[in-house]
Amino acid sequence: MYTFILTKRFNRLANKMVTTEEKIIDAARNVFRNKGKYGARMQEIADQAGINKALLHYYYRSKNTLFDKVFENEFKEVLHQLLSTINIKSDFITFLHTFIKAYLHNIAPRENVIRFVLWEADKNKDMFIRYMSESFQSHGFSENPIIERITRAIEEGEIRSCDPLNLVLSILGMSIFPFMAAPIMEKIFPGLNLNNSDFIDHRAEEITNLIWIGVKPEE
Amino acid sequence: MYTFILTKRFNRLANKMVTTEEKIIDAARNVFRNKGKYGARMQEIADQAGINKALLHYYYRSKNTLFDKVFENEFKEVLHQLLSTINIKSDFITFLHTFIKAYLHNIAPRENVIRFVLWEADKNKDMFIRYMSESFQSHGFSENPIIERITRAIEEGEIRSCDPLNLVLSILGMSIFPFMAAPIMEKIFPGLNLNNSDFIDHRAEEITNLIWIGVKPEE
DNA sequence: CAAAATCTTAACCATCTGGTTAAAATTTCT
DNA sequence: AGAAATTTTAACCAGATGGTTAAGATTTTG
Repeated sequence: MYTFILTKRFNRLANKMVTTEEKIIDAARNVFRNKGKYGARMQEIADQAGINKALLHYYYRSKNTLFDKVFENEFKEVLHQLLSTINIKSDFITFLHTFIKAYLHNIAPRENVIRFVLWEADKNKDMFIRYMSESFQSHGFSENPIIERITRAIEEGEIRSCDPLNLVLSILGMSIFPFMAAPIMEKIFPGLNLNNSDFIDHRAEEITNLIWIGVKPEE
Repeated sequence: MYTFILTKRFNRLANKMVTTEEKIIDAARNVFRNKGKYGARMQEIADQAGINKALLHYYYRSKNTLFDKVFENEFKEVLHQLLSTINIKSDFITFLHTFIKAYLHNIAPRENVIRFVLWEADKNKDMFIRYMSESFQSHGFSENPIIERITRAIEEGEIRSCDPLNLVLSILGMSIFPFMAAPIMEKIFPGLNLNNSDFIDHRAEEITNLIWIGVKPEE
């Protein structure tokens, strides 16, 4: 009879166990998402991480530092998902379609994250501004890439002349809002299931169509 | 030299003073909006109302009851604004335009209310469901009036065939999202001023146009 | 004027919560 | 094996916060 004693390092490599730090961040993420900064309780985070409060503070000095870490992760993750699906090189309708579809599939299962970020970003303005420019930098974008892409599309006659800013706001609104407001939307519109993969695909088509009909060059 | 002693009743009629209850609700509304239920402090509410904590509890037994009252007000107010601008009788494009314009002007200056309602609604599901059906009832709507109006427009050939639900989600998304996410949007898009009345008008036109181009019957 | 309602003051309490401490147990590293 | 790092236990603390109390002042009302 052998007793296997697996070291942490081995466990991490074998992907069989996560470090305590990761367990804490995961738990904290979950609690903060659903309760917000003030609603969250350190004890609940410790419980969900399967550790005790002392160890929690052993790793993260205070609720503030823990929250800041989580918020930074969440915010950058959301923005990263948005930025990384942007492929400026494809033609406009492909760019539009892939962007919207990827974005919907990213957002839909994480509606509460979006709500959380939106809610807390307003209350931690300094942070989110810093995180934002860091994200843009790490993606190599100097200005706003979507605005840029639209502007170019207009110049090159791919789409007809329009206000790029309003167009972006429309795209984002149609893509993000229904999912972010899922709890309300699904009550207002019974039968609506925003997390259904088929619906998401369908909605991506609808958005792309509506935008395309609105901006395609006159024939 | 006369001393005017104005009774409360007179003051209310003369609209020169508000009752303590109103002062409390106003203060509570403001604090809850910006801090959320858990971030809000009873002392801050009392301070903003210009009274002391004892009197606060004299009127509203607990933070919970006060919050519930405020949340009910806010939620119903938001929904009321949405429902009351719906004029089903006008032709579709007029219906669309007036609805969007009125809605934008209602929402824009109160972006934090929308964020608050969206955030807290998810955390108080039972309440918001009840408040919602009460609102719909008090407006005499049995089903969703916008969906109904769109369905009729399709049937009567005012617009071409489309999925009413997706259309509504698009309208709401384009109208609400940019303003609700104002703090983020205005950072992502420097120069954007979502509270500017001209911009709001302009955006209402853009939304109406985009929708109309997308759904107008083929010629 | 007298009763009733409204409001203030200020001290007070119980509980929750973030955070600490210290000693011991366990695991990992070298 | 022994040093270093990690984790547990459990008690503990200080401050914040929601909420109370009671006595008195003021205003309103009948």
